Amino acid sequence: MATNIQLLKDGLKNEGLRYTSQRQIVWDEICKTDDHLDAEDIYFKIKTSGQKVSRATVYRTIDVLVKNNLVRKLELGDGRNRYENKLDSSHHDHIVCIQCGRIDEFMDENIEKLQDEIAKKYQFKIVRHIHQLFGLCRDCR
Amino acid sequence: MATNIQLLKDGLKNEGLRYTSQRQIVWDEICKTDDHLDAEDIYFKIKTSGQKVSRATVYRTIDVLVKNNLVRKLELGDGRNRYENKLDSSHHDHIVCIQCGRIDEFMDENIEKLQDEIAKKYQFKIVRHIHQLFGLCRDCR
DNA sequence: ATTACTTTTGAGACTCAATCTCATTAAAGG
DNA sequence: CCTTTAATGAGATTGAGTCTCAAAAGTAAT
Repeated sequence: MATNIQLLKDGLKNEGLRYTSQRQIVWDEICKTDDHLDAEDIYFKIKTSGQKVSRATVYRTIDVLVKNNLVRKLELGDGRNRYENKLDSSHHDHIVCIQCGRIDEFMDENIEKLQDEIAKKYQFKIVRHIHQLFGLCRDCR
Repeated sequence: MATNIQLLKDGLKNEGLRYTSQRQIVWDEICKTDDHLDAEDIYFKIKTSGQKVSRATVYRTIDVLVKNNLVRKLELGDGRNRYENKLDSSHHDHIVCIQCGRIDEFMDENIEKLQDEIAKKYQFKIVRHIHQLFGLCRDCR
C-alpha cells in the first residue's frame, strides 16, 4: 500500500523531520489520485478507510508535504485549499470550471517568460505565482 | 463627503436595488483609498469614524459592489479577501510582497492574449482570472 | 403626504476551515 | 534499552464570513 516511501522519507530527513505512519498514510492518500482534494476530503478518506489519523495531524502533515515540495497547494479563493501530489507533474497553472468544478491544467512557456520580465521591471524576486482561469468548460458553456 | 453618488445610485438601480445611507458609507470608505483593504478593515474604519454600519451590512454591501462591478475583489489565498475601487483603474493583476505586504499592479496585453489562446485550446469560456506574483519587492529582497 | 409593499438593516448566533494547546506517545540515535 | 525530542490526538479556539428574523427604511401608487 505504501507508495513512494523513499521519496517521503528523504523529504522528511532533509528537514530533520521524523518518518511516521501517519505521515505515510496522508502521503499515500494524496498520491492515490490526481484529483484536487481539500484537507477535509483527505481526512475523511483516511477515516473512512478505517485508518486513524487525527484532523490536526492531517493538516500538519499536508503543510509539511507542501513545504517539502512533495505536494502543491491550490488556492482557489473559495476558502478551501486543494492539494495535488507532485509525483510526475511539472509546473502548471489551472483552469477551473465555475459550473461543474472541473479543474484542468495548463502551462505556457511564453507566459512564464513574460512574468519574469514583469518581475524584472518591478525589481521583484518571484517566489511563487498563481495563475488561474475561471469560467465555463467545454461541457458547461 | 459622499463620493460618486451617481455611480453608486446607477449601479444599484440597474439591479433593482435600493440606495441607502449604509451603502453610501461603505462605498465612500472603499473610494477613499487606493489601498487594498479587507472587509474587517473597512468595517473598523467606518466604526472608528463614528458612523454606524453593522458588520453584516458591510459584508453584504461589498458583495453588492463587487457584483455590480464597482469594486474588484482580490483573492490572495490567505483567507482574507481584499477590495479595491474600480474608479479609474482598468484591468490589472497583482504583485504581492510576502515580506512587507506591499501590493503593486501590472498589466500585460501579451499575457492576456496568450490566456485567450489557452482558453480557446481548451474550448473554455473565461469569465474571470487571477494572476498574482508572490515574492520579494525591491525593498525587501 | 399617507399607505402598502418590499427590501435592507442590525445584533448576535452560527458555520466551517484551519490552527492551537498540552498531555501522551513514539521516532531516532547513542 | 534509554534518553531526548519531535509528533500525535482530542478537543478547544480562532477568524472570516454567513444566516436569521424582527425592526426600520426605501419606493411607488394613491
